[in-house]
Amino acid sequence: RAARPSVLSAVRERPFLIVTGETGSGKSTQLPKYLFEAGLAKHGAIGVTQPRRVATISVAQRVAEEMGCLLGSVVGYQVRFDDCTTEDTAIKYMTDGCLLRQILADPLLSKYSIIILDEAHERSLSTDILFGLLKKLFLQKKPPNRKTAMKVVVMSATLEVDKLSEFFGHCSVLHIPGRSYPVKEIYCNLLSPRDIGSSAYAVKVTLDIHLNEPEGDILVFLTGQIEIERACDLLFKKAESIDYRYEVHDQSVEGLLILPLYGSMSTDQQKRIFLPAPTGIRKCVVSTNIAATSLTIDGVRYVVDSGFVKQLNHNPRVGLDILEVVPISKSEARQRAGRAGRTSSGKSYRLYSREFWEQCMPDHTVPEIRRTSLTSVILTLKCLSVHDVIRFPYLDCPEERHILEALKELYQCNAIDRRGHVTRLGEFLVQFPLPPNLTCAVIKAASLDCEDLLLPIAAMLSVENVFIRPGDPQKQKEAELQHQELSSQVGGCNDFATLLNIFEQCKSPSAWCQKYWIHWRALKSAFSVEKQLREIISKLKQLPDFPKEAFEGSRTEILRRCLCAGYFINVARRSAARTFCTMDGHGSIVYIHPSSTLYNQETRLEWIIFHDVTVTSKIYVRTVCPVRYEWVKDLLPRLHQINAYELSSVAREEVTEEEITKWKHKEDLKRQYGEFHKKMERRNDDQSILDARARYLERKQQRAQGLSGPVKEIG
DNA sequence: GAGCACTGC
Repeated sequence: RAARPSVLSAVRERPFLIVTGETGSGKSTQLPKYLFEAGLAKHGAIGVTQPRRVATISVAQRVAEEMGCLLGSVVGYQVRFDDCTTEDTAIKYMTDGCLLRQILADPLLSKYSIIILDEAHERSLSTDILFGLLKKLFLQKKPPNRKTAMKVVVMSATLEVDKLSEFFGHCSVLHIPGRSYPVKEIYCNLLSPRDIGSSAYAVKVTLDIHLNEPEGDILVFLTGQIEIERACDLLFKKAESIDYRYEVHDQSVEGLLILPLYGSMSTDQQKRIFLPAPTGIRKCVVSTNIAATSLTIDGVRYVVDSGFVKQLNHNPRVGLDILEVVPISKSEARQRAGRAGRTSSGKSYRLYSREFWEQCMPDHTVPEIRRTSLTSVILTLKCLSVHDVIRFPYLDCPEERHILEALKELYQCNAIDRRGHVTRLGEFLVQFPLPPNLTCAVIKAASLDCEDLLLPIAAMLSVENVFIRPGDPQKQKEAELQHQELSSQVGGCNDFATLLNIFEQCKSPSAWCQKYWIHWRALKSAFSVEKQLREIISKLKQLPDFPKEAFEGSRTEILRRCLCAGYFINVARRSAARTFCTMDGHGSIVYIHPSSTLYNQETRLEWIIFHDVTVTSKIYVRTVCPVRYEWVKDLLPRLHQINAYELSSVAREEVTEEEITKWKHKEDLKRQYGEFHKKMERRNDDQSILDARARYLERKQQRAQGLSGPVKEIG
């Protein structure tokens, strides 16, 4: 409240303002209110973005309550599938991805007078793109249909503020002091380097806290479901054997309530962590990173931080995503520690040494824009007339080869032309909340008037895995048999068709889902996605230039041919008994994943297309479908027709055909001399896959050894 | 004969 006058004058004077403050300073709820009360929303709404849906809705609810109005009137929110706003909404909370969609429809954001980007320090992909777009929007002359110039406020935890301020033309920075409590940081003395971040060591430290520290709940951060469940089992066994009459120093703590927490748990199971523990019982939540930002648990006084996280990294050279266990950054460690200081002072136990902190942990997490495939993002930018996608004002530039790869893929699916301009198909593709290649298949189907085949598949592929895999081996077998049954009902040789079959058969959370071991929550969201996709496609089909084709063939053949239209980039040919070689220029050797219905049928196949790749003990392709050579042969040349550098030269600036020819000649020369370098680069990337594989095998071995590692006995 | 951290449109 004290900051109110300075916030108002800063926003009035300059186009950009940065506001920093720890969580709990109330900036998300209070600041938009101040701006509204000061009359700054007269010529357009105040839009506030958040990276997550749940946070968006709950902040909007709180502000509506505080202002004594109905949610959806003056204060409203918009997230995917849920628009709770009216014409009169003056303070509109929304997810950052939602605002990005709105920019596509209205590039000047003429409905808004102020845009507030909240949680900017999280550096979500959408927020990063919005940074650049809003900066560009300001640099343009004030458009005639805007009454006042756009104002932009960026709200962030205290983090890389100088960089952010410089990015927005050295704008002013206001700090709002928070009300969080001090958290003492404790580095653990390790018995051996293998202990760093291990579940076994986390269990030991947790029990030490439980037996020696005054009341207050414990939050343990581990990397994944398996690690969490193993730690919970061991904690339970150890905690059970404690004789509290002799062991506990603080008499008020008599037992330990152990609760696992990770994203794939059902919502009901997740809710348990919010219930307060019975008197005298200490709650201990063992969680993935989900508890670092997405879920807040009150009453935590002790954090146990493994120092690691599972991170999805994209490798553009081989075109693969690899899920890796990596050390967290220092700022992420501070974020985790902060979870102990929300209601009183707390302690954070770090399962690593000071030395590890200083030498192995980076200052900041690499932002998503530098770690992810950029195909959709680049298409969005191109559709917003950002032709030069390399020199777009990024707060952090993506690696050039990530951009090149994205351009190449967009060219391959005919979303952009040889000169890097968006095609009509590209304009269709950008409308969909799906990866462009999958959308190609959907559009192909719609042009044949049989989108009913592809929409459910597209929806199923964009939600979490619908197949349940229970931990118990007996049940696992049972589940596998049922999944096989679902596949053989539609011929047993096409994983995409199996997804369609599931979507069509199940319409309610009946016994059906239980019988077939299908995840109802995932299926339900697939229904919502399908509905949304259907709405988009029916709008597009009304356009006069939407493609129309005719084709005679069986249902399964049409389905497979539509899939080819999108997935010809992911085509592979059998090269040895059980291996396939991709045709995308990387020529990777891949295996069919054992979860596929085509696993063990490799010798009967020659050409296949697949949805995605996972690198674990081998390079596996998942969700597979056999195709005929005739269906892809006309499409294959497109994979090699163009050199990505050619597209990039176009990306840098507008060039003439003549210049392209010149450039191509240079490119030929470069290619001759570059062969050696390319080979080396290739080898390095192969090495990175081998490294990932070695790390995976090592982890697996550690897992197999179970908890035989050095666990110091308690008492 | 297999592993899936977390978001978002």
